[in-house]
Amino acid sequence: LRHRPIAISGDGANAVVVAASKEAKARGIKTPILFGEAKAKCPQIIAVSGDFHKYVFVHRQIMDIFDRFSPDVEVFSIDEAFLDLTKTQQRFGGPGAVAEKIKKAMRQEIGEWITCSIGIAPSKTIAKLVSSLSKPDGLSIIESKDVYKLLSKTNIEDLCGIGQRMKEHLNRLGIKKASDLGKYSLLKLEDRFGKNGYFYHALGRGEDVNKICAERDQGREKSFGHNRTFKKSLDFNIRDERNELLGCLLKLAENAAKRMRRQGMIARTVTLHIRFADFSSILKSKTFSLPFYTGLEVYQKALIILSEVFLERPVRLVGVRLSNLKSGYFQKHLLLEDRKKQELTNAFDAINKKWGACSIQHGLALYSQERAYDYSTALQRRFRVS
DNA sequence: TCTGGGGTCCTAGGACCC
DNA sequence: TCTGGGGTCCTAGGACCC
Repeated sequence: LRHRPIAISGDGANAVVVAASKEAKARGIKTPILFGEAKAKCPQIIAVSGDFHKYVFVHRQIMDIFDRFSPDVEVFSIDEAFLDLTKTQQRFGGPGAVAEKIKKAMRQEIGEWITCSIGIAPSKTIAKLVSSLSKPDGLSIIESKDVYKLLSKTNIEDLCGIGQRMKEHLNRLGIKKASDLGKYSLLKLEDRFGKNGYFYHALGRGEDVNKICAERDQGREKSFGHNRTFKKSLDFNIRDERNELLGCLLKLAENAAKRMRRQGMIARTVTLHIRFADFSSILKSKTFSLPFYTGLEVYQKALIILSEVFLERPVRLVGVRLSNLKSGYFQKHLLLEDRKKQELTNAFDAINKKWGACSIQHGLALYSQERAYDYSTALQRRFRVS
């Protein structure tokens, strides 16, 4: 696929291209875009589906390399991190030398194909800004004395933390450049935007509100959720479509609960997300006094919420999220019922781990459209059947 | 200007407690 | 039954990030 126009995307009509190779970008494919539109612009485009497990694998490789250059690494996303070089830069020969060493290590240990953009600055805010300016595979270093000049050339929407809505709000106040934001009255910003006013003010001055925070010091996950957009919106009043929706909901609940259990956590709050065909959406949550951790429990609680939603319009997306988390899945339960439930759940997890995802599942989940796919991949993984 | 899926944080109002 | 002042938790929704 190298040197060809490829898109990370599904191949359905509603699929979204979330990333594109530089050959595709050269033909005018700007993400995000509908795959259909991309195809119209560039008929040779090849859709490739994302492989999240592989991304996580490479993510770990990259973070392992970062750890060698600083004890303070803040993971920002699957492919980004902030490194505090204050303590270690001298040992490696200064910031520029660190950057070159990181790039070299990545090429040698991960592959020649990988590129990385590095920004070095007195703050996270500015480092993030300049690293995005030097894409791909760039390196820029900004010193304190040059920060103001950079901010006066930077549009506010290029700062990490200012989206479309905030851009409009700030523009209405006459704020267009980052330096305008930094010079604006802090009192007025706080009055208008509450707690965030302080954050925006710092942003406009190229300063950080929080220092670099290593992963070990960061809290645990705050929520686990999944959602699914259907190829075609589903009508709750038609039996087959209702079953598909419910089967999908169960599957999402099972997956979210499974991820939560893997972290040894239990939840008290379920949030149900319904998006209708007209794109309007409802988020409804409920908090329960007793925590829970099985997919079936999550599903049943989601159904309680669902029963309070008026489902007259076709449903485009359904989602479920678990929050209000606590550690505690591995604690010993005193009640026999609880112990049995935990043993059953453990057995499910063990079977699915050994034989592949969805080797064992609740009957209702078979209504979900992905059944065929899951079933065949589970078999293939185990028996190499085509 | 309508496109997915994974998240985080903040706000405002209501219910409830002493 | 009404009044004040301090607080917590829950819910719905918005804005933002990759």
